[in-house]
Amino acid sequence: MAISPARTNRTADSIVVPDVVVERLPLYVRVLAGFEARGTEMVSSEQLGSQLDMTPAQIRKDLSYFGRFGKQGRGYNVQALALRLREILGLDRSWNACLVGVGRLGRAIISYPGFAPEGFNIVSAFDMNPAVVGTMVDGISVDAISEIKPVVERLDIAIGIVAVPAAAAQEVIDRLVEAGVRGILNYAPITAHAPGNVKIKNIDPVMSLQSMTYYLKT
Amino acid sequence: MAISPARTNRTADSIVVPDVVVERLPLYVRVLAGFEARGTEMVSSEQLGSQLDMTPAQIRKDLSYFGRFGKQGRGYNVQALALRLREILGLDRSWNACLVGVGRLGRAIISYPGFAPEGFNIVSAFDMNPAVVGTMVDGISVDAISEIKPVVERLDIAIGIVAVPAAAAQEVIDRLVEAGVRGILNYAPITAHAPGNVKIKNIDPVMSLQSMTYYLKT
DNA sequence: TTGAGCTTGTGATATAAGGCACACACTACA
DNA sequence: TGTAGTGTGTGCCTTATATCACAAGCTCAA
Repeated sequence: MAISPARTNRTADSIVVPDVVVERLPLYVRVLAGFEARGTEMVSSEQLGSQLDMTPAQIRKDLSYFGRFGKQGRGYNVQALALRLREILGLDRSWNACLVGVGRLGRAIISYPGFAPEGFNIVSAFDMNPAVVGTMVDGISVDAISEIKPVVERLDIAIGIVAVPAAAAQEVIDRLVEAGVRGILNYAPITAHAPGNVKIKNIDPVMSLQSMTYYLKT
Repeated sequence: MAISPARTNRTADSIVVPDVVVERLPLYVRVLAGFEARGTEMVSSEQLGSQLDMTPAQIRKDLSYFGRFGKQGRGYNVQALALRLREILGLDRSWNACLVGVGRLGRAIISYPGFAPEGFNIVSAFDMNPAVVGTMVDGISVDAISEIKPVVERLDIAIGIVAVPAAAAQEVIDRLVEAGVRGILNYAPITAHAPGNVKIKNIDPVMSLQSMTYYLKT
């Protein structure tokens, strides 16, 4: 209400993009990378859709939130679209992240080779356990939790990855937020709270399994 | 179409429960466990909602898909509701799972201590690499991929966990499906395909980060 | 017993997301 | 230059999801 009527939704300006749409963009980037690797020059929404199990219309509509990237009769230029989507997502740069919680899970995250190629660098790690603080894990030195704020500021860390036990997680998140982190990737099984300007994403395999079983019990 | 008109949606029978709702149930189970641990006997949808950052109405409506568990003026009995939800989700039993891909990620999954307490047991592991096949990892013996079918049958495995490189993932999924697995937890960064009767859940931290950055770039 | 105070369960309504279908633009080839 | 073929962008409609708001049920205390 209070907006001028007869809204023609010209692709433009400050029309808010739904979260669901943003969450699909990385999917597009990924399949486009596949086409790129195979040397394909143009793709249609039809082709993208069949790869992704979604309707061509949805892909076209999603893209239309950000501009007009296609050519009638031809489709989309693979390279150009991939490039543009990466820009839109902020993937045309690299991002520094820190890890809190250097237990089994934390170590696995540090040594996971999938982050760096996509521009996500874990540049620092923290833990409560005095036995771990001061050691090196996979080339990264582990600091005390109390060091979060200065380190986050010094290394320009925008993302905090939380891999501590559930009981400690909210406290850690609060510290990360206070330190100036703007996004949090939370592996702890809790409903995390943070101010609206901090984006939280949860990774929770157990919860995935727990909803999956609903469909498995005969 | 073809359904009798004037559908009064009495909570009952075979009204299909939306996926979104099923995916929220584990959340409810989790907070209820929290209240249970603290010895609380009754909770209102209001209280649940404030813990979970959702409206009380949504919680009540979600629950109403499965029955009438609350008492007016009192709320829900914590224990009873938790129990009932676990039954609904099929969490009142344990589930056998197998892991395919015993690399760094796979090992982390095997040794992740969060599955067993929730009734998910990884009882078997597979890998392509002949150097790994035949070894033991965290008490679980690693078999060759070709053994998937007999082992899945013998050990009554309902869930396959996929932790192989993207290039091999679809092939592995096909084998798991053929072996009779009914759900797949996929850690590989691909759009996985499986028949409709097989439930796929994806765990993809990189994709989470890639959509997160959309909100971070100033 | 009655009545005040809560809180559920759920129709009705509002909002959000998805899909259809077609005018229009571009290409290629004669 | 014309025309057949193809595939985008998007208005409009459908379906799905979320919220509102209230009658009805339960509790407790007088």
